[in-house]
Amino acid sequence: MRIADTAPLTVVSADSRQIYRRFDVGTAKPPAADRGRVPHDGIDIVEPEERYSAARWAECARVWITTARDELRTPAIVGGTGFYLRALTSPFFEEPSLDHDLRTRLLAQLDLLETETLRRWCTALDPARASLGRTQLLRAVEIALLTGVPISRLHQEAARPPYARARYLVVDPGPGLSGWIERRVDAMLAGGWDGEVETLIQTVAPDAPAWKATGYGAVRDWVGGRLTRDAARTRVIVETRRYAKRQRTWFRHQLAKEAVTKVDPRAPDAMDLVWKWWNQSDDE
RNA sequence: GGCCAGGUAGCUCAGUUGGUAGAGCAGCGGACUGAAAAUCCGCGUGUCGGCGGUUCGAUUCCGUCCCUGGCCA
Repeated sequence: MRIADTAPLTVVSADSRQIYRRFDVGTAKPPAADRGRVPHDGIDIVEPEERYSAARWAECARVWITTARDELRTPAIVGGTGFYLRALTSPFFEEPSLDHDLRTRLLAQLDLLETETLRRWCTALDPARASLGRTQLLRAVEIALLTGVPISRLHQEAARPPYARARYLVVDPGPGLSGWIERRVDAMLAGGWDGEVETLIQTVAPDAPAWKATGYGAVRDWVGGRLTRDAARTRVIVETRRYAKRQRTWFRHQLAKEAVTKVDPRAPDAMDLVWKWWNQSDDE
């Protein structure tokens, strides 16, 4: 926001939960005041029941970015979904066209299988992917069955050129992270999270993807009387800590080291660092 | 003060017919090219409450002390 005071900016949110409408408090969407002052893209773009994807987001993001540039604004991509950032900077492989109905029917069938069964199938169809998680196994088996080609081969053969070289600013309070998270969760709890969830329970299907946002399950249990407020609070804190840990692992290993600048937001010179980073010629 | 039940990993607990112990959760590390705030994988030495005794050997049996909870005074 302070950068936006000195130069025209468009914020592009790279956040797989802020895309959902009406899930506001627990996803820590930027306050209305900020959104009124600076254009924000990538927030409130789909209904909570909708299944989105990193590739879809990346396509949209490319449009947002060119639009911003046409308006002589600098696009600043902000957010913690590393997978989305990757989909933007190095686009996924070119997916062969697939029969939509066949695909949904197949997925429904595959989803019935136990994870270990899926793993065995994947070992046969595409061994390179067999050690990954259920989501990845489903995708690998689906593509192998539908196209006859293992997805790991498509990754190589149907690869697309990189979209852009990016510089990253990773904001991490280091050992202070735990306290940081606690304060953030308490602020959300004080900010009407329970009221929001109460309304969402009435209006959003219980299995909607948006519910998978960290903490919403626990708050839902609290609102539904299955958990005390305090137990819910602890669970949200733990879940958030675990999520932050996965983010750290991702950023540590999946981003090109030379492109990363780390800042501790608590450091007295944090803002200086941010300025320095920002002014290094913008090719993001 | 008396009786009973406990005191084992950061937490909740299991176990050892005496040969120094193991789960879940937490924590830590890792993977992840169209669900990613998702989905998965790996990592367990801790005076087994303290001190004495019995024993080749005690976390395990005995004594005693301390602590916690319950009941009775």
